[in-house]
Amino acid sequence: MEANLDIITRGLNDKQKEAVLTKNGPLIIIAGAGSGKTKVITQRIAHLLATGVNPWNILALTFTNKAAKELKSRIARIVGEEIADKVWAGTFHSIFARILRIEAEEIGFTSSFTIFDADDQLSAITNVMNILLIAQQTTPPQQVRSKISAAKNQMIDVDTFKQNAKSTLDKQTGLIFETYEKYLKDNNAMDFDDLLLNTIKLLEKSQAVLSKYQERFRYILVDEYQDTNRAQYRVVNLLAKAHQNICVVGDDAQSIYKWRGADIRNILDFERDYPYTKIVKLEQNYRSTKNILKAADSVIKNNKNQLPKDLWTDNIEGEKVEVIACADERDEANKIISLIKSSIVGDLSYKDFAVLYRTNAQALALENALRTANIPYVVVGGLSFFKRKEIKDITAYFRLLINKKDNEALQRVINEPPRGIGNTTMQYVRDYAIKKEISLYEAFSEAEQITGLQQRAVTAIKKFTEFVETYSAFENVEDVADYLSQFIEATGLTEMYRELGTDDANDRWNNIQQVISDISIYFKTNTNANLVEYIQQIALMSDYDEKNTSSDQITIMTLHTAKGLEYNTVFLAGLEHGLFPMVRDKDDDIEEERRLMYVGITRAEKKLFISYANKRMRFGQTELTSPSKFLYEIDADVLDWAEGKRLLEEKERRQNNLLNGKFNYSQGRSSDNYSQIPKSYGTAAPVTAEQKTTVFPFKVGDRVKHKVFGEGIISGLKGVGDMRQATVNFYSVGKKDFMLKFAGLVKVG
DNA sequence: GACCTGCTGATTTTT
DNA sequence: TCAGCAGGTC
Repeated sequence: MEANLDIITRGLNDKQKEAVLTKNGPLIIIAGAGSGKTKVITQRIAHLLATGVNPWNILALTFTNKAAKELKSRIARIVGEEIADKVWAGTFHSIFARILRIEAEEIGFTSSFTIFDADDQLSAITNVMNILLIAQQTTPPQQVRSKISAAKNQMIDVDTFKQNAKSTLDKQTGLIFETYEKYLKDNNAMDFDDLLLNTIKLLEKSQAVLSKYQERFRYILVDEYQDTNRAQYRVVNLLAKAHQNICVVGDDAQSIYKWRGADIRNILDFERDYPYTKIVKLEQNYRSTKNILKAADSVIKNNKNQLPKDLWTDNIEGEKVEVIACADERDEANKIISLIKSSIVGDLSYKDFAVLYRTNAQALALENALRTANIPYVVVGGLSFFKRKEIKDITAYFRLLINKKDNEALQRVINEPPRGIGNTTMQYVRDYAIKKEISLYEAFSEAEQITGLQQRAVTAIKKFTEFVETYSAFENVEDVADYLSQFIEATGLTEMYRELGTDDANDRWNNIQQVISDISIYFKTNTNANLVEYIQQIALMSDYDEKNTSSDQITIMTLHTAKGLEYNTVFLAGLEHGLFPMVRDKDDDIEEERRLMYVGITRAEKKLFISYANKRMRFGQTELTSPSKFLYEIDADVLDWAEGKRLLEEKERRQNNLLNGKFNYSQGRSSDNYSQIPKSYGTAAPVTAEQKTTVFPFKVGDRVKHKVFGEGIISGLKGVGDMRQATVNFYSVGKKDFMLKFAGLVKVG
């Protein structure tokens, strides 16, 4: 035992040790970025096991599949596969789905209930709206969906929602909400939020069930606690109440999911909920250089709402943060690539680099450039494999096999491939099913009695139900994987794509083949696996996780996806006002954007680059952009000298402009630097800043002076107005390109 | 019922 | 820009 403990705490600092060795009672670990959080969690579980806690009495909840997988494999490395397998470690959604399958009958579902993802949810809501005759134009289903989801996250039930509804939209949403809930039950389905809500209902309804799980989960651990919502908070509270052995780990500075219902109160109120809470702060950062940490700190300190903490590191000072100014997104991508190429020295290789961005749309330009440059890369996240149309079709077929009440699945596949059961037919069936309060599939069996149906349609329906029935007897099948692959073939989907033969169809066909092989692997590696579990796994999985972690490639992904990861060299791309921080409307939370920036900066170990473009394609149009305010928040000391200084000047200029109440670009000169479009062009429309055309008084051959680079000669000019750029050949440093509006060049001689 | 076409709105972020 | 869909035609 002694030896064991020694191994468990070896290499940990005092704070980490304290967190690991605190076995009983409520514990909150405030874990700064790069402070060895995952290690502490893993060692803590290892310690529980080493001191006699049964693995099945431990519940470890994570936020993402990736985190869960990582945790499981780390535990396995210490205590072995067999014991690790018995620990309940997984995402909130997967763990509670597992419990709900076991206890489904208690709350009026069957154990083969379907999980609706966001897409299913949306189409279910659209269906409900059609039934209620609510127009999509005045009541956008998308908005209804997010309102319902937000309500569920906050545990606001239908009745309360309806009572609080003031606006027309909210009142409509209330009606839809009510019918949607009934619709879910009729479909034997739960949406993502229900996996939590129904668990809460289950635990609150039956003391026996509650006690059962309280006894099972004597030790509870929650990772990324700052990102939990009220429903998650509630379910954890219920489970932990009896034994109070609850440990939550989080960092308020990295809370980036408020938009999804994450409630910072959960972390702030923890001490109030558990009066004898022990607090451990992990403040030593092992990941980043001093400069990177300083950059992160200088940004996050602009946030008012945060817990006091002092992140520090023993690591070297390191290189400064380099800012890269780019003309547009293509230039940005190319500059990033050439910087990566020139950075690969010593034992660095592609896998040590990551490019992070705010929106998935930014991946496109990067991907194109990387492909052209022949650099191996992987996009994490983005358009999920399981959200592709053909994959959703396949899984909808599976869903129908295990849950005939799943109307969403049925409607999705009924005419895919076309089998002569179109919208007119389905409308008759829907009307009939609603009237008789039965599922669509049940209505199919009474097809002859449905008024309006053509004989041809009735025949097609019979053929379809026969097909489904043939494959519904999967219970006693020996080789499920083989069985399913036959089933997929029998749906006619693969045949359809084969015959189409277009590039797009070939891709889709390939994707389906990938599912078939995935199924085969799944059933080979999970001996007790069944179809229900497999489908649930898909429903809760955003993508195939970490397919090629071993191969040497650059990783590109969104900032949200990057949370918890670290790379030697990190590029933060698209640091432009409006894009990052993203500002859409007044409700947007700048502090959350800043936390996201903080997360981004702290992903870097040794070197951080930050880039912005002066113009960028958005919505198919080129927009002029300006550097993000976050750039100006970074301590100028840690920014690369030339760029840092330039940014500082720019900032001063802006402040002066604000003071003077005007916006002039070249210092020392004012309105004579630009002329306006002649007023006669428009009638009464006011001239906005964007419409002004700036004319800079430079020509090729002019001698100019730059604050940083000194004197030089303009060797080229291009672009018009604000986009006008100059190439200047400096006596000191050679050729440099500038946007004139930022460069602050002054004519000399 | 299948196919074509022109329009619209989407770009946060995820279980 | 471009995918997805409503609405119209065959």
